This record gives sequence, C-alpha cells and structure tokens, in this order.
Amino acid sequence: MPVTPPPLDPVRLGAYFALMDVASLLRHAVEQQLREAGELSYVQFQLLARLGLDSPTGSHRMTDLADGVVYSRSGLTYQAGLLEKAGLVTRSPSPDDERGVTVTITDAGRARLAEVLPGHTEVVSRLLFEPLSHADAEALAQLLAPVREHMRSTPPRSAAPRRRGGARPGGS
Amino acid sequence: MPVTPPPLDPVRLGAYFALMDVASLLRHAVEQQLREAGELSYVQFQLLARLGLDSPTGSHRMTDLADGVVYSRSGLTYQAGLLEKAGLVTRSPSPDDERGVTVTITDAGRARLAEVLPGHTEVVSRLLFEPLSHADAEALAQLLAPVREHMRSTPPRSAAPRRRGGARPGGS
DNA sequence: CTCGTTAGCTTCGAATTCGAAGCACAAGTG
DNA sequence: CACTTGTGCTTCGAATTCGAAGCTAACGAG
Repeated sequence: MPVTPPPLDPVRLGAYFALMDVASLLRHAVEQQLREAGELSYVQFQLLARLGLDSPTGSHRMTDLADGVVYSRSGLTYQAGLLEKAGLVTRSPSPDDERGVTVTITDAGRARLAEVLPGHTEVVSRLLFEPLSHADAEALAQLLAPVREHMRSTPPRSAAPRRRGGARPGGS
Repeated sequence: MPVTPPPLDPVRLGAYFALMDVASLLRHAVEQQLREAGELSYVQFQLLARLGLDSPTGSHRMTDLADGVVYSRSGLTYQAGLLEKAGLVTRSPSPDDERGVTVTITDAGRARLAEVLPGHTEVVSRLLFEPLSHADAEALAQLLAPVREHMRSTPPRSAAPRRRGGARPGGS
C-alpha cells in the first residue's frame, strides 16, 4: 500500500531538477561533439573509453562493460556490433567461459578515441567546469559519490516478486 | 585549430562521471516507476508536471514547454500528440499568434498527474536523497545552479556559422 | 502592397533504445 | 550420467528519439 510520502521540499526539488537538467544538456552537447568529431554515439564513446583507458589489456567481457554503462544489454550488443562493423573493436569468445564474449579495442579504435578525446574534454570543461572552481568540483564529486554507491547497490525495484523470470531451458 | 586542451584532472573527471552516472540511473528508475504507475513516459510526465504544477492556467505554448524540456522539437510534438490522444491535454491555436499552439492540461491529465506524483516522489527520495542530508541537498543545488545557468546561456556550439539556418521560404 | 526573411510547429525517414523471448554454455543435484 | 537451474549474450518487434525538410503565419524592407 503506497503510503503517501511527504512531498519534496523546495531545496531537494531544486537539486533534483538541476541535476537532471544539467546532465541532459551536457549529454546532448557531448553527443553532438562526438558525432561531428568522430561519428561516434555516446555509448560507443563510453565503450571505447572503457576499453582504451580503463583496461590495461584493452579487453573486457560484455558483462563488465554493461556494469559501467547503464543501458540495456540488448543496446550494448547493438552498439558493440556497430563498433565491430566499423573495425574499432573485435569480439571473440572468452577463453575461460565459452558463452562469454570478450571485446577488444583495435588500433583503429585507439586512434579514433585519441581523435575525439580532446574535443570531448573541451566540451566538458567548457560546459560543466567553467562555472566551477576546483574546490567546487571536488565538493560535487564527494556529494555524488555516495549517491552513486547507493543507487548501484539498490535493486531496481523494491517489491515486485519477479514472476518466475529468466531463461526457460527447453526451448523447442 | 583545436588547441589540445589540458586533460581533465582526476577530481573533475570523477565529478563528471558521477554526475552522468547518477542522472542516468535515476532517470531509468523514474521512467520505470512512471510506466508502471501511470503509463507515462518521462517526457510526458515532465510536460504534465509543467502544465499542472508550474502554470496557474494549466496552459503553455509549445515553445515554452520546449524551453523546459531538453528534447527536440519533433519529439515534443510527438509526445504532446500522444498526450492529446490519451485525453490528458488539449491542443489549440494560440489566441495571439496564429501559428502558435497552446497546450492545456485536462482534468484527466491532472488526475493522472496526482496519481503518479507520490510514487515519483518516493523513488526520487529513496534513490537520490536517502544518502544526502538536507545540507548536502542544498549544497548540491547551489553547486549545480550556476552550471545550469551557464549551459542554458551558452549556445549549443561555439563556432559553426549556422549555415543559413532555419526555414526556407518558397517550398513548392 | 509585394517580396524576402524569420518564427512556430509538424511530418518524414533513419537510427537508437528497450524489454521480452530465445539460444547456448555452465553449474548444481540426484 | 540425466536433469534442472542459472548465466551470458543475441535476436526480435515496438516505441522513442533526432535532424532535415516542409508548411503556414508573422514581420520587415522597399
């Protein structure tokens, strides 16, 4: 039974709106920059960045990539397919787990990443950090860190008994 | 000539990632709640909220709505069309400006809004504000306010001479 | 008044996104 | 080993999104 929660006070409401608004605007600007500079979507850029910058080997399992990116699994497959078709990554079965897929960035992928990264940095610096001092940025990061933790550890839904979900084995 | 900008220091990079991540997660959670509680998309909810809560008359021009929402004009038309088909708003030509369209929320629209609002508040409170004190929320709002201003006042692109943009007159 | 320009919104086609359903491999149980 | 359950990823169809193109109304200059 949904107990009517207390409405958000103006301060929180403002913070909520500002957060969503800033993120949307920033995302749109970044997307535009990426499209013009390197024909990349935001998701593709995130994947390349994760592979090229966060990984010493340049490889990741699809699942690991999905953890870093919010989007749905199917969307991830789609974008990874586009990246592969563009020659920026390769997909191969994982050595340990036959059903896993390992995605590896190619040299062309690294080159493309290096190509768009400066512009990306420039846009983020200009739009997000121009009005913020270094101390502000630090405060923002420290404010958001626990929120991120909290969201990532909270299940998507509280109740909802998950109607016998998942993979039915014997298909045909 | 894109002068290579200095890369983002770790603090700013962390703030940037945290911001985008938190906003994405929150948006997904909110979208899910809205879909389950009231068959509304996020954009539709924003439009209804703007009409039902922000406007004394319950009406707005399309342009005013577009200013509050980030999405494209065509997307706005699409969602407004869906809302109209669902009977939650009406669209009529603006009295002053014959080419403007005024969107007005209906009683059914207000009812639907009242229906989903508690759940929406609950999700936002739980996901975003549970790990934040009231002072934290205030700090967050004050940090983001100038950023929002800055983004909204900055043109989408700096250079790019806008190739003779807009409406070409003699179509046929 | 007539022409050229701008503003406001819609239509169109292509691309992206999601959730549900499906398949193949892995792991646990008897 | 046979069988059941769970994990990892992909395919599929529907819905949403965007940008470009188009149309009508308002505006400005000659």
